[in-house]
Amino acid sequence: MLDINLLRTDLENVAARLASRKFILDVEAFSALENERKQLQTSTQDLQAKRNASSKLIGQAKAKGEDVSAIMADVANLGDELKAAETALASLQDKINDMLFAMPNLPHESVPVGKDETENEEVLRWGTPRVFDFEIKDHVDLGGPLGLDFETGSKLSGARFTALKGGIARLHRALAQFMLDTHTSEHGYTEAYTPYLVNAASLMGTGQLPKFEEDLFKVNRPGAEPLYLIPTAEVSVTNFVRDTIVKAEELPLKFTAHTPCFRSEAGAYGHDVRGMIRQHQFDKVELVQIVHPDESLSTLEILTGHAEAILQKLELPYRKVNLCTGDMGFGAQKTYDLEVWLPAQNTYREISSCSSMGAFQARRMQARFKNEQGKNELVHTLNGSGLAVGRTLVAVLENYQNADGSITVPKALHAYMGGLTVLK
RNA sequence: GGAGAGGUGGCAGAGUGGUUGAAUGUACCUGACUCGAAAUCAGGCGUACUCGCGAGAGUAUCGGGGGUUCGAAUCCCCCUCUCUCCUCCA
Repeated sequence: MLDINLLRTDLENVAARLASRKFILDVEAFSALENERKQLQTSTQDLQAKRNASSKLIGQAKAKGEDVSAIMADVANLGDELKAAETALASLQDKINDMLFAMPNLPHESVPVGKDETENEEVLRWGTPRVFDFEIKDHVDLGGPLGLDFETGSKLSGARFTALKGGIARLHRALAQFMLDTHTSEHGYTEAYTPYLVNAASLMGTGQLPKFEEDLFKVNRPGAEPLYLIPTAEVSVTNFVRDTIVKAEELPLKFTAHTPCFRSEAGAYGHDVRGMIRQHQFDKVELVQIVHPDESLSTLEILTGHAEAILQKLELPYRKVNLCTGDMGFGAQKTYDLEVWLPAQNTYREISSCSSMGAFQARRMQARFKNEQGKNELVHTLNGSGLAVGRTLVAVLENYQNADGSITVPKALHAYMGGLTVLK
Protein backbone atom coordinates (compact mmCIF):
# COMPACT_ATOMS: atom_id res chain seq x y z
CA MET A 1 0.00 0.00 0.00
CA LEU A 2 1.22 3.44 -0.89
CA ASP A 3 1.47 6.25 1.63
CA ILE A 4 -1.79 8.16 1.44
CA ASN A 5 0.06 11.35 2.27
CA LEU A 6 2.15 10.93 -0.86
CA LEU A 7 -1.03 10.64 -2.89
CA ARG A 8 -2.43 13.75 -1.27
CA THR A 9 0.65 15.87 -1.89
CA ASP A 10 2.03 14.50 -5.14
CA LEU A 11 -0.84 12.82 -6.93
CA GLU A 12 0.14 13.63 -10.53
CA ASN A 13 3.64 12.29 -10.09
CA VAL A 14 2.39 9.11 -8.45
CA ALA A 15 -0.07 8.60 -11.29
CA ALA A 16 2.72 9.03 -13.85
CA ARG A 17 4.97 6.51 -12.13
CA LEU A 18 2.14 4.00 -11.81
CA ALA A 19 1.29 4.47 -15.48
CA SER A 20 4.75 3.10 -16.30
CA ARG A 21 3.57 -0.20 -14.90
CA LYS A 22 0.29 -0.18 -16.77
CA PHE A 23 -1.77 0.93 -13.81
CA ILE A 24 -4.16 3.76 -14.56
CA LEU A 25 -4.80 5.80 -11.46
CA ASP A 26 -8.07 7.68 -11.72
CA VAL A 27 -6.72 10.99 -10.50
CA GLU A 28 -10.02 12.81 -10.74
CA ALA A 29 -11.95 10.16 -8.88
CA PHE A 30 -9.32 10.04 -6.16
CA SER A 31 -9.18 13.79 -5.59
CA ALA A 32 -12.94 14.00 -5.65
CA LEU A 33 -13.17 11.31 -2.96
CA GLU A 34 -10.44 12.99 -0.95
CA ASN A 35 -12.11 16.39 -1.06
CA GLU A 36 -15.42 14.91 -0.09
CA ARG A 37 -13.75 12.97 2.69
CA LYS A 38 -12.05 16.04 4.09
CA GLN A 39 -15.32 17.95 4.28
CA LEU A 40 -17.33 15.09 5.65
CA GLN A 41 -14.72 14.17 8.21
CA THR A 42 -14.61 17.69 9.57
CA SER A 43 -18.37 18.03 9.80
CA THR A 44 -18.71 14.56 11.32
CA GLN A 45 -16.11 15.33 13.94
CA ASP A 46 -17.91 18.57 14.78
CA LEU A 47 -21.10 16.63 15.37
CA GLN A 48 -19.26 14.10 17.49
CA ALA A 49 -17.71 16.86 19.55
CA LYS A 50 -21.15 18.35 20.11
CA ARG A 51 -22.58 15.00 21.17
CA ASN A 52 -19.67 14.32 23.49
CA ALA A 53 -20.03 17.70 25.14
CA SER A 54 -23.77 17.28 25.66
CA SER A 55 -23.40 13.78 27.00
CA LYS A 56 -20.82 15.02 29.43
CA LEU A 57 -23.22 17.72 30.59
CA ILE A 58 -25.96 15.16 31.09
CA GLY A 59 -23.65 13.09 33.20
CA GLN A 60 -22.64 16.05 35.32
CA ALA A 61 -26.23 17.24 35.79
CA LYS A 62 -27.43 13.77 36.71
CA ALA A 63 -24.68 13.48 39.29
CA LYS A 64 -25.98 16.61 40.95
CA GLY A 65 -29.56 15.38 40.68
CA GLU A 66 -30.59 18.15 38.30
CA ASP A 67 -33.19 17.89 35.59
CA VAL A 68 -31.65 16.83 32.27
CA SER A 69 -34.67 16.91 30.00
CA ALA A 70 -33.64 20.23 28.42
CA ILE A 71 -30.22 18.94 27.37
CA MET A 72 -31.71 15.64 26.28
CA ALA A 73 -34.10 17.50 24.01
CA ASP A 74 -31.18 19.44 22.63
CA VAL A 75 -29.32 16.34 21.45
CA ALA A 76 -32.41 14.39 20.48
CA ASN A 77 -32.09 15.22 16.80
CA LEU A 78 -28.34 14.91 16.75
CA GLY A 79 -28.43 11.13 16.72
CA ASP A 80 -29.83 10.59 13.24
CA GLU A 81 -27.74 13.32 11.72
CA LEU A 82 -24.60 11.96 13.30
CA LYS A 83 -25.34 8.40 12.30
CA ALA A 84 -25.93 9.46 8.72
CA ALA A 85 -22.69 11.42 8.67
CA GLU A 86 -20.71 8.56 10.20
CA THR A 87 -22.13 6.05 7.75
CA ALA A 88 -21.38 8.29 4.80
CA LEU A 89 -17.85 8.92 6.04
CA ALA A 90 -17.21 5.22 6.60
CA SER A 91 -18.34 4.29 3.11
CA LEU A 92 -16.24 7.10 1.66
CA GLN A 93 -13.23 5.89 3.57
CA ASP A 94 -13.91 2.36 2.36
CA LYS A 95 -13.89 3.60 -1.21
CA ILE A 96 -10.57 5.37 -0.69
CA ASN A 97 -9.13 2.29 0.98
CA ASP A 98 -10.35 0.09 -1.85
CA MET A 99 -8.47 2.30 -4.28
CA LEU A 100 -5.40 2.25 -2.09
CA PHE A 101 -5.42 -1.52 -1.67
CA ALA A 102 -5.76 -1.96 -5.42
CA MET A 103 -2.78 0.25 -6.23
CA PRO A 104 0.56 -1.41 -7.01
CA ASN A 105 3.86 -0.24 -5.58
CA LEU A 106 5.86 2.56 -7.15
CA PRO A 107 8.79 1.28 -9.20
CA HIS A 108 12.24 2.34 -8.06
CA GLU A 109 14.18 4.75 -10.32
CA SER A 110 16.65 2.03 -11.24
CA VAL A 111 13.88 -0.05 -12.80
CA PRO A 112 13.85 0.11 -16.60
CA VAL A 113 10.62 1.47 -18.03
CA GLY A 114 8.96 -1.00 -20.35
CA LYS A 115 5.64 -2.51 -21.30
CA ASP A 116 6.22 -6.25 -20.81
CA GLU A 117 8.84 -9.00 -20.48
CA THR A 118 10.32 -8.16 -23.87
CA GLU A 119 11.74 -4.98 -22.36
CA ASN A 120 13.35 -6.56 -19.33
CA GLU A 121 17.03 -5.85 -18.98
CA GLU A 122 19.46 -8.75 -18.89
CA VAL A 123 22.03 -8.02 -16.21
CA LEU A 124 24.31 -11.03 -16.54
CA ARG A 125 24.68 -14.58 -17.78
CA TRP A 126 26.43 -17.21 -15.74
CA GLY A 127 27.70 -20.55 -17.06
CA THR A 128 27.75 -21.97 -20.52
CA PRO A 129 24.88 -24.10 -21.79
CA ARG A 130 26.16 -27.59 -22.35
CA VAL A 131 26.56 -28.84 -25.91
CA PHE A 132 24.98 -32.27 -26.31
CA ASP A 133 26.26 -34.81 -28.82
CA PHE A 134 23.00 -36.77 -28.74
CA GLU A 135 19.30 -36.13 -29.21
CA ILE A 136 18.16 -34.52 -25.95
CA LYS A 137 14.89 -35.19 -24.18
CA ASP A 138 12.79 -32.86 -22.06
CA HIS A 139 12.13 -33.48 -18.37
CA VAL A 140 8.83 -35.23 -19.05
CA ASP A 141 10.41 -37.91 -21.19
CA LEU A 142 13.47 -38.12 -18.97
CA GLY A 143 11.54 -38.24 -15.72
CA GLY A 144 8.86 -40.73 -16.71
CA PRO A 145 11.01 -43.86 -16.34
CA LEU A 146 12.61 -42.43 -13.19
CA GLY A 147 9.43 -41.82 -11.17
CA LEU A 148 8.06 -38.50 -12.39
CA ASP A 149 4.41 -39.50 -12.55
CA PHE A 150 1.92 -37.06 -14.01
CA GLU A 151 -0.78 -39.72 -14.47
CA THR A 152 -0.98 -40.48 -10.78
CA GLY A 153 -0.94 -36.80 -9.95
CA SER A 154 -3.92 -36.10 -12.14
CA LYS A 155 -5.74 -39.22 -10.95
CA LEU A 156 -5.47 -38.04 -7.38
CA SER A 157 -6.09 -34.36 -7.87
CA GLY A 158 -6.49 -33.37 -11.50
CA ALA A 159 -4.43 -31.38 -13.95
CA ARG A 160 -1.31 -29.58 -12.76
CA PHE A 161 -0.61 -32.03 -9.95
CA THR A 162 2.33 -34.40 -10.00
CA ALA A 163 3.43 -37.43 -8.01
CA LEU A 164 7.10 -38.30 -7.55
CA LYS A 165 8.50 -41.73 -6.76
CA GLY A 166 11.86 -43.29 -6.12
CA GLY A 167 15.02 -41.50 -7.21
CA ILE A 168 13.18 -38.44 -8.48
CA ALA A 169 11.39 -37.99 -5.16
CA ARG A 170 14.73 -38.36 -3.42
CA LEU A 171 16.33 -35.82 -5.72
CA HIS A 172 13.49 -33.41 -5.04
CA ARG A 173 14.00 -33.74 -1.31
CA ALA A 174 17.77 -33.46 -1.70
CA LEU A 175 17.41 -30.18 -3.57
CA ALA A 176 15.26 -28.63 -0.85
CA GLN A 177 17.60 -29.80 1.91
CA PHE A 178 20.63 -28.56 0.05
CA MET A 179 19.10 -25.12 -0.47
CA LEU A 180 17.97 -24.81 3.11
CA ASP A 181 21.37 -25.89 4.45
CA THR A 182 23.21 -23.47 2.19
CA HIS A 183 21.10 -20.50 3.25
CA THR A 184 21.29 -21.26 6.94
CA SER A 185 24.94 -22.23 7.20
CA GLU A 186 26.49 -20.00 4.53
CA HIS A 187 24.15 -17.02 4.16
CA GLY A 188 23.10 -16.48 7.76
CA TYR A 189 19.37 -17.13 7.49
CA THR A 190 17.29 -18.50 10.32
CA GLU A 191 15.35 -21.57 9.31
CA ALA A 192 11.60 -21.21 9.69
CA TYR A 193 8.67 -23.59 9.57
CA THR A 194 5.28 -21.99 9.06
CA PRO A 195 1.59 -22.76 8.69
CA TYR A 196 0.51 -23.52 5.13
CA LEU A 197 -2.99 -22.21 5.79
CA VAL A 198 -3.24 -18.54 6.65
CA ASN A 199 -5.99 -16.05 7.38
CA ALA A 200 -7.14 -13.19 5.18
CA ALA A 201 -5.31 -10.60 7.29
CA SER A 202 -1.98 -12.21 6.44
CA LEU A 203 -2.75 -12.15 2.73
CA MET A 204 -3.83 -8.53 2.99
CA GLY A 205 -0.49 -7.86 4.65
CA THR A 206 1.64 -9.13 1.80
CA GLY A 207 -0.70 -7.88 -0.92
CA GLN A 208 -2.34 -11.02 -2.36
CA LEU A 209 -5.69 -9.83 -1.04
CA PRO A 210 -8.00 -8.19 -1.84
CA LYS A 211 -6.98 -8.04 -5.48
CA PHE A 212 -5.80 -11.55 -6.32
CA GLU A 213 -8.19 -13.82 -4.49
CA GLU A 214 -8.85 -15.91 -7.62
CA ASP A 215 -5.19 -16.98 -7.64
CA LEU A 216 -5.57 -18.58 -4.22
CA PHE A 217 -7.01 -21.81 -2.88
CA LYS A 218 -9.56 -20.96 -0.23
CA VAL A 219 -10.79 -23.20 2.56
CA ASN A 220 -14.22 -22.25 3.85
CA ARG A 221 -15.13 -23.27 7.37
CA PRO A 222 -18.67 -23.08 8.69
CA GLY A 223 -18.81 -20.89 11.76
CA ALA A 224 -15.23 -19.74 11.42
CA GLU A 225 -13.22 -17.45 9.22
CA PRO A 226 -11.94 -18.90 5.95
CA LEU A 227 -8.31 -19.86 5.51
CA TYR A 228 -6.18 -19.81 2.40
CA LEU A 229 -3.38 -22.10 1.23
CA ILE A 230 -0.20 -20.06 0.97
CA PRO A 231 0.84 -19.25 -2.61
CA THR A 232 4.40 -18.73 -1.31
CA ALA A 233 6.17 -18.77 2.04
CA GLU A 234 6.66 -15.04 1.50
CA VAL A 235 3.16 -14.72 2.93
CA SER A 236 3.59 -16.74 6.09
CA VAL A 237 7.17 -15.67 6.82
CA THR A 238 6.83 -11.96 6.09
CA ASN A 239 3.75 -11.86 8.30
CA PHE A 240 5.91 -12.92 11.24
CA VAL A 241 6.37 -9.18 11.79
CA ARG A 242 2.80 -8.08 11.14
CA ASP A 243 1.59 -5.77 13.91
CA THR A 244 4.94 -5.79 15.65
CA ILE A 245 7.53 -3.19 16.50
CA VAL A 246 11.04 -4.62 16.38
CA LYS A 247 14.12 -3.09 17.92
CA ALA A 248 16.38 -1.32 15.40
CA GLU A 249 19.34 -3.44 16.48
CA GLU A 250 17.42 -6.63 15.64
CA LEU A 251 17.39 -5.69 11.96
CA PRO A 252 17.91 -7.26 9.55
CA LEU A 253 15.74 -10.28 10.23
CA LYS A 254 16.63 -13.07 7.81
CA PHE A 255 14.42 -16.12 7.42
CA THR A 256 14.42 -19.04 5.05
CA ALA A 257 11.65 -21.60 4.81
CA HIS A 258 10.92 -24.66 2.70
CA THR A 259 7.19 -24.92 2.07
CA PRO A 260 4.77 -26.12 -0.52
CA CYS A 261 3.10 -23.33 -2.50
CA PHE A 262 -0.44 -23.50 -3.82
CA ARG A 263 -1.63 -21.50 -6.79
CA SER A 264 -4.88 -21.86 -8.66
CA GLU A 265 -3.22 -20.54 -11.85
CA ALA A 266 -6.60 -19.11 -12.78
CA GLY A 267 -5.23 -16.95 -15.55
CA ALA A 268 -2.83 -19.54 -16.93
CA TYR A 269 -5.11 -21.76 -19.01
CA GLY A 270 -3.10 -23.18 -21.87
CA HIS A 271 0.28 -22.02 -20.52
CA ASP A 272 2.94 -24.62 -19.77
CA VAL A 273 0.48 -27.47 -19.76
CA ARG A 274 3.20 -30.04 -20.39
CA GLY A 275 5.43 -31.12 -17.53
CA MET A 276 5.91 -29.72 -14.07
CA ILE A 277 6.80 -26.14 -14.95
CA ARG A 278 3.46 -24.75 -13.82
CA GLN A 279 1.69 -26.66 -11.05
CA HIS A 280 -1.09 -26.04 -8.56
CA GLN A 281 1.26 -27.31 -5.87
CA PHE A 282 5.03 -26.94 -5.85
CA ASP A 283 7.78 -26.67 -3.28
CA LYS A 284 9.95 -23.64 -2.83
CA VAL A 285 12.70 -22.53 -0.50
CA GLU A 286 12.00 -18.90 0.22
CA LEU A 287 14.27 -16.12 1.45
CA VAL A 288 12.77 -13.24 3.43
CA GLN A 289 14.52 -10.24 4.91
CA ILE A 290 13.09 -7.50 7.11
CA VAL A 291 15.45 -4.54 6.93
CA HIS A 292 16.06 -0.90 7.81
CA PRO A 293 14.64 1.38 5.06
CA ASP A 294 18.12 2.53 4.10
CA GLU A 295 19.20 -1.04 3.40
CA SER A 296 16.49 -2.41 1.15
CA LEU A 297 18.05 -1.86 -2.27
CA SER A 298 21.54 -2.98 -1.31
CA THR A 299 19.98 -5.99 0.40
CA LEU A 300 18.17 -6.89 -2.81
CA GLU A 301 21.54 -7.34 -4.51
CA ILE A 302 22.76 -9.53 -1.67
CA LEU A 303 19.61 -11.61 -1.44
CA THR A 304 19.59 -12.19 -5.19
CA GLY A 305 23.19 -13.32 -4.81
CA HIS A 306 22.08 -15.91 -2.26
CA ALA A 307 19.65 -17.37 -4.77
CA GLU A 308 22.34 -17.27 -7.49
CA ALA A 309 24.70 -19.18 -5.23
CA ILE A 310 22.38 -22.19 -5.39
CA LEU A 311 22.41 -22.21 -9.18
CA GLN A 312 26.17 -21.82 -9.21
CA LYS A 313 26.72 -24.67 -6.78
CA LEU A 314 24.47 -26.83 -8.93
CA GLU A 315 26.40 -25.59 -11.98
CA LEU A 316 23.23 -24.67 -13.79
CA PRO A 317 23.61 -21.91 -16.40
CA TYR A 318 21.33 -18.96 -15.75
CA ARG A 319 20.82 -15.33 -16.45
CA LYS A 320 19.81 -12.48 -14.19
CA VAL A 321 17.15 -10.10 -15.45
CA ASN A 322 16.14 -6.69 -14.13
CA LEU A 323 12.39 -6.65 -14.65
CA CYS A 324 10.98 -3.62 -16.38
CA THR A 325 8.14 -1.59 -14.91
CA GLY A 326 5.50 -3.37 -16.96
CA ASP A 327 6.56 -6.86 -15.89
CA MET A 328 6.98 -6.43 -12.14
CA GLY A 329 4.70 -7.95 -9.56
CA PHE A 330 2.07 -5.94 -7.73
CA GLY A 331 3.96 -5.13 -4.53
CA ALA A 332 7.48 -4.90 -5.89
CA GLN A 333 9.63 -1.80 -5.97
CA LYS A 334 12.35 -3.61 -7.89
CA THR A 335 12.70 -7.22 -9.00
CA TYR A 336 15.43 -9.46 -10.36
CA ASP A 337 14.35 -12.68 -11.97
CA LEU A 338 16.79 -15.54 -12.24
CA GLU A 339 16.19 -17.69 -15.31
CA VAL A 340 17.73 -21.13 -15.60
CA TRP A 341 18.80 -22.68 -18.87
CA LEU A 342 16.44 -25.42 -20.04
CA PRO A 343 18.08 -27.20 -22.99
CA ALA A 344 14.93 -28.95 -24.19
CA GLN A 345 13.13 -25.63 -24.46
CA ASN A 346 16.31 -24.03 -25.75
CA THR A 347 15.64 -21.03 -23.52
CA TYR A 348 16.00 -19.54 -20.06
CA ARG A 349 13.02 -20.02 -17.74
CA GLU A 350 12.21 -18.24 -14.49
CA ILE A 351 13.36 -20.18 -11.45
CA SER A 352 13.59 -17.36 -8.91
CA SER A 353 12.14 -13.92 -8.41
CA CYS A 354 13.78 -11.61 -5.88
CA SER A 355 12.08 -8.38 -4.93
CA SER A 356 12.36 -5.41 -2.67
CA MET A 357 8.90 -4.34 -1.61
CA GLY A 358 10.02 -1.15 0.13
CA ALA A 359 7.45 -0.16 2.75
CA PHE A 360 4.58 -1.45 0.63
CA GLN A 361 3.94 -4.58 2.68
CA ALA A 362 5.15 -3.07 5.94
CA ARG A 363 2.50 -0.36 5.71
CA ARG A 364 -0.22 -2.93 5.15
CA MET A 365 1.13 -5.08 7.97
CA GLN A 366 1.98 -2.22 10.32
CA ALA A 367 5.42 -3.76 10.70
CA ARG A 368 7.66 -1.17 12.32
CA PHE A 369 10.88 -0.58 14.19
CA LYS A 370 11.92 2.06 16.72
CA ASN A 371 14.24 4.46 14.93
CA GLU A 372 17.03 6.54 16.45
CA GLN A 373 14.57 9.27 17.42
CA GLY A 374 12.50 6.69 19.27
CA LYS A 375 9.73 7.00 16.71
CA ASN A 376 8.02 4.03 15.11
CA GLU A 377 8.98 3.74 11.47
CA LEU A 378 7.95 1.22 8.84
CA VAL A 379 10.48 -1.49 8.02
CA HIS A 380 11.22 -2.58 4.48
CA THR A 381 10.61 -6.14 3.33
CA LEU A 382 12.30 -8.30 0.71
CA ASN A 383 11.76 -11.79 -0.53
CA GLY A 384 13.12 -14.13 -3.14
CA SER A 385 12.98 -17.73 -4.21
CA GLY A 386 16.07 -19.58 -3.30
CA LEU A 387 14.91 -21.55 -5.35
CA ALA A 388 11.69 -23.04 -6.72
CA VAL A 389 12.36 -26.72 -6.04
CA GLY A 390 10.19 -28.21 -8.79
CA ARG A 391 11.70 -26.08 -11.51
CA THR A 392 15.19 -26.79 -10.19
CA LEU A 393 14.39 -30.47 -10.48
CA VAL A 394 13.37 -29.91 -14.09
CA ALA A 395 16.60 -28.00 -14.74
CA VAL A 396 18.75 -30.74 -13.20
CA LEU A 397 17.01 -33.46 -15.22
CA GLU A 398 17.45 -31.63 -18.50
CA ASN A 399 20.96 -30.26 -17.97
CA TYR A 400 22.43 -33.41 -16.42
CA GLN A 401 20.90 -35.94 -18.82
CA ASN A 402 23.00 -38.61 -20.46
CA ALA A 403 22.63 -40.31 -23.82
CA ASP A 404 21.07 -43.40 -22.21
CA GLY A 405 18.38 -41.34 -20.46
CA SER A 406 20.07 -41.52 -17.06
CA ILE A 407 20.72 -38.43 -14.94
CA THR A 408 24.05 -37.58 -13.35
CA VAL A 409 23.53 -36.25 -9.85
CA PRO A 410 25.16 -32.82 -9.42
CA LYS A 411 28.17 -32.93 -7.11
CA ALA A 412 26.62 -30.49 -4.67
CA LEU A 413 23.85 -33.01 -4.00
CA HIS A 414 25.95 -36.09 -3.43
CA ALA A 415 25.85 -35.71 0.33
CA TYR A 416 22.06 -35.67 0.19
CA MET A 417 21.54 -38.66 -2.10
CA GLY A 418 22.78 -41.49 0.08
CA GLY A 419 25.55 -42.46 -2.30
CA LEU A 420 23.46 -42.28 -5.43
CA THR A 421 25.42 -40.52 -8.19
CA VAL A 422 23.36 -41.49 -11.21
CA LEU A 423 19.58 -41.83 -11.53
CA LYS A 424 18.52 -44.55 -13.90
C1' G B 1 -15.61 -32.07 19.49
C1' G B 2 -17.74 -30.48 24.73
C1' A B 3 -17.55 -27.04 29.22
C1' G B 4 -15.67 -22.81 31.59
C1' A B 5 -12.49 -18.33 32.43
C1' G B 6 -10.18 -14.41 30.22
C1' G B 7 -7.87 -10.37 26.41
C1' U B 8 -7.33 -2.83 29.55
C1' G B 9 -1.40 1.95 28.19
C1' G B 10 6.12 -0.48 27.35
C1' C B 11 5.14 -4.04 31.55
C1' A B 12 2.06 -5.22 35.89
C1' G B 13 -2.83 -4.16 37.26
C1' A B 14 -7.77 -1.32 38.97
C1' G B 15 -12.18 -0.12 36.76
C1' U B 16 -18.96 -3.59 35.30
C1' G B 17 -23.31 2.64 31.92
C1' G B 18 -21.80 9.18 33.16
C1' U B 19 -16.85 15.34 34.12
C1' U B 20 -12.49 7.73 32.36
C1' G B 21 -7.68 8.51 27.59
C1' A B 22 -8.54 5.36 31.60
C1' A B 23 -6.69 4.80 39.16
C1' U B 24 -2.23 2.71 41.12
C1' G B 25 2.59 0.59 40.69
C1' U B 26 6.74 0.06 37.53
C1' A B 27 9.82 1.44 33.39
C1' C B 28 11.37 5.80 30.70
C1' C B 29 12.39 11.45 30.05
C1' U B 30 13.18 16.45 32.37
C1' G B 31 14.11 19.33 36.68
C1' A B 32 15.31 19.95 42.13
C1' C B 33 18.47 18.03 46.07
C1' U B 34 23.94 15.89 45.64
C1' C B 35 30.98 16.61 44.47
C1' G B 36 28.60 12.55 41.75
C1' A B 37 25.31 8.45 42.16
C1' A B 38 21.40 6.05 44.85
C1' A B 39 17.15 7.41 47.49
C1' U B 40 13.51 11.30 47.72
C1' C B 41 10.44 15.27 45.67
C1' A B 42 8.06 17.96 41.31
C1' G B 43 6.64 17.67 36.29
C1' G B 44 6.27 14.92 31.80
C1' C B 45 5.45 10.32 29.25
C1' G B 46 0.77 5.88 23.75
C1' U B 47 -0.91 5.75 18.60
C1' A B 48 -3.52 7.41 14.24
C1' C B 49 -6.21 11.12 11.98
C1' U B 50 -8.73 16.15 11.10
C1' C B 51 -8.63 21.57 11.19
C1' G B 52 -4.94 25.59 11.85
C1' C B 53 0.91 29.52 9.44
C1' G B 54 1.30 28.70 14.58
C1' A B 55 0.20 28.40 19.68
C1' G B 56 -3.48 25.10 19.81
C1' A B 57 -8.28 22.72 19.24
C1' G B 58 -11.00 18.42 17.92
C1' U B 59 -12.01 13.09 16.60
C1' A B 60 -10.96 7.96 17.09
C1' U B 61 -8.66 4.15 19.90
C1' C B 62 -9.47 -0.67 26.39
C1' G B 63 -8.32 -8.08 21.03
C1' G B 64 -11.36 -7.08 15.86
C1' G B 65 -16.25 -5.95 13.80
C1' G B 66 -21.44 -4.79 14.48
C1' G B 67 -25.57 -3.29 17.89
C1' U B 68 -28.33 -0.86 22.26
C1' U B 69 -27.99 4.27 24.59
C1' C B 70 -28.07 11.30 25.02
C1' G B 71 -23.54 8.68 26.75
C1' A B 72 -20.04 2.06 26.35
C1' A B 73 -13.59 -0.29 28.69
C1' U B 74 -18.37 -1.49 31.22
C1' C B 75 -24.64 -4.18 28.33
C1' C B 76 -25.96 -7.50 23.68
C1' C B 77 -24.39 -10.31 19.00
C1' C B 78 -20.52 -12.33 15.60
C1' C B 79 -15.35 -13.32 14.89
C1' U B 80 -10.46 -14.00 16.90
C1' C B 81 -6.68 -15.27 20.36
C1' U B 82 -4.99 -17.10 25.31
C1' C B 83 -5.66 -20.23 29.65
C1' U B 84 -8.08 -24.51 32.48
C1' C B 85 -10.84 -29.19 32.44
C1' C B 86 -13.03 -33.29 29.61
C1' U B 87 -12.86 -35.90 24.87
C1' C B 88 -10.07 -37.26 20.60
C1' C B 89 -5.46 -37.59 18.15
C1' A B 90 0.08 -37.75 15.34
